Amino acid sequence: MADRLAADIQAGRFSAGSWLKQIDLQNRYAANRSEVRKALVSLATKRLIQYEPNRGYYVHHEDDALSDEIRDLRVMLETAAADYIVAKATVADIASLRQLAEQFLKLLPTGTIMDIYEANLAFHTALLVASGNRALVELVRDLRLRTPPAPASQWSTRARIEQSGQEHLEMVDALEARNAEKLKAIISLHIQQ
Amino acid sequence: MADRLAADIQAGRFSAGSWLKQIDLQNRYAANRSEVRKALVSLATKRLIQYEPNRGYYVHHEDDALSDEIRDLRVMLETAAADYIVAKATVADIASLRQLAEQFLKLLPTGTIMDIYEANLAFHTALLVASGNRALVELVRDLRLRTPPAPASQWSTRARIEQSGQEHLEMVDALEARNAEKLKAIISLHIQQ
DNA sequence: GTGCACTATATTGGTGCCAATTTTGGTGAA
DNA sequence: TTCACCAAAATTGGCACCAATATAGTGCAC
Repeated sequence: MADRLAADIQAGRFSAGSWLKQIDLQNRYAANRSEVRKALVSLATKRLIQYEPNRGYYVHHEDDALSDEIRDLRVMLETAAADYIVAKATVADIASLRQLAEQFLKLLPTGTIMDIYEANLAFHTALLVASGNRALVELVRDLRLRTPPAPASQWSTRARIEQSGQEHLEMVDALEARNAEKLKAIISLHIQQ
Repeated sequence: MADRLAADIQAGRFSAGSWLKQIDLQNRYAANRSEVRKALVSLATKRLIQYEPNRGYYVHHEDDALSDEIRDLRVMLETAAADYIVAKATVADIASLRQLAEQFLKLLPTGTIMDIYEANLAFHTALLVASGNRALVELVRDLRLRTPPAPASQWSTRARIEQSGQEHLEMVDALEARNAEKLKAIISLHIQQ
C-alpha cells in the first residue's frame, strides 16, 4: 500500500498541500489502520510527505530550490556512475540497453505518456544496474520519487521527447566506445534537459 | 526515540542479527508501543534494520559487498560536491572549516574516541553544508548510518587518525586555492582510506 | 536415542475504543 | 461587516485487548 500511495503522490493525484486523512486512505486502498500508519511513517521518512504532530501527514511538493538540489544529486550520482558503467558493462548489457533505447523511440508515435515514462524509467534503471551498485539503483529510485514526474514538468514538447530518445542512443554509443567522459556529458545534459 | 535507536544500532550495541522485540524497546527507551512501531518502520525504510512479516525487525549489519557499494556512493557524492563547494564556499566558510579541522587535531591526544568521531563528523558535515545543497547533507548523513561507524572498522591505528586530521587540513588548503580537482582527490582517498 | 506430532509460550499484527488536540461552524457584540 | 469567543465535529494518538503466527518445549512412538 505504501508503494501505491507513493505512486499516486508522484503522479500528482493529490493536490499540493492536501492532508492525507487516515480514514480516506483506509477506504481508498482497502487497507487497515495499521497498514495506513506504516505507509505514512515510511513515506515521511522518505520525505515524500511531511508530518505535523496531532495534525497528520500532508503532501508537500518540494519547492523549486529543493527540487533543483535533488536534480543536482541525480546528476552527481548518475555521472559518477558512468565510470563504473563503462568499466563493468558487458556486451550483453550494452545490447540490452540498446534494445531499451529503441523500444523507447518505438513507443513515441503510439504509446501513452505513461508507457513512454515507463520505458524511460526502464532504460535509466538498466543503465544504473550495469554499474553493479545495487544501493545506487535504490537511491536514485528514491530520489526520483521526490521530484515531480515527467508528465508534469519535463518533456514539455514532443521535440524534447524525441531528443531524449536520441540521447539514449548516444549514451549507448558512448558506452560501447567505452568513452566515460562523453557518457557523463550526455547524462548530465539529459537529466538537466 | 528513532534517533536513539539508530545511534545504538550504529554504535553496535545490538548483536548482529538480533531481533528487536517491541517490548524490550518499549522498556529500554521508555516509549509507548506506537512510538516503537513508528521508529521501527522508519529505520526499516532507511534500511538500517530489516523486516520480516509476523516475525519482526532485526539488525542486519550489511555484508561487506553492500558496505563497499555504500562507501562508493559516498565517494561519488562527496567528490561531486567538491565542484559546488569550491564554487560556493565563502571565506567565512573556509575559516570555519579550518577551525573544525584544527579542533579535530587538537582532540587527538586527549579526547575520547567518541569526541574524535564527533569532531570528524562535524568537519565533514560543514564541508557538505558549504556546497549549498541541503538534500546532499541529509543524504550523506543517512548513508553514514548504514555503514559501520569509525570506532569499529576504520581508524585502526593512531597513525591513521593523525593522517586523517592532516587530510582535513589539506582539504581546506585545496578549497582555499579553489582547486577542485585536488580537493576531489583528497576526499576520495580520505573516504576510502 | 531419534524423529515427529502436539501443546504451550512468546511475539507480532489488527481492531475498537477513548482521550487529546485541532479544526470547523455558529453566535453575538462592537 | 468583522472580530472574538464558544460549542460541536473531526482527526490523530495512545491504549488495551484479542487474533494470527512463529518458536520452543514436551511427550510419544518407533
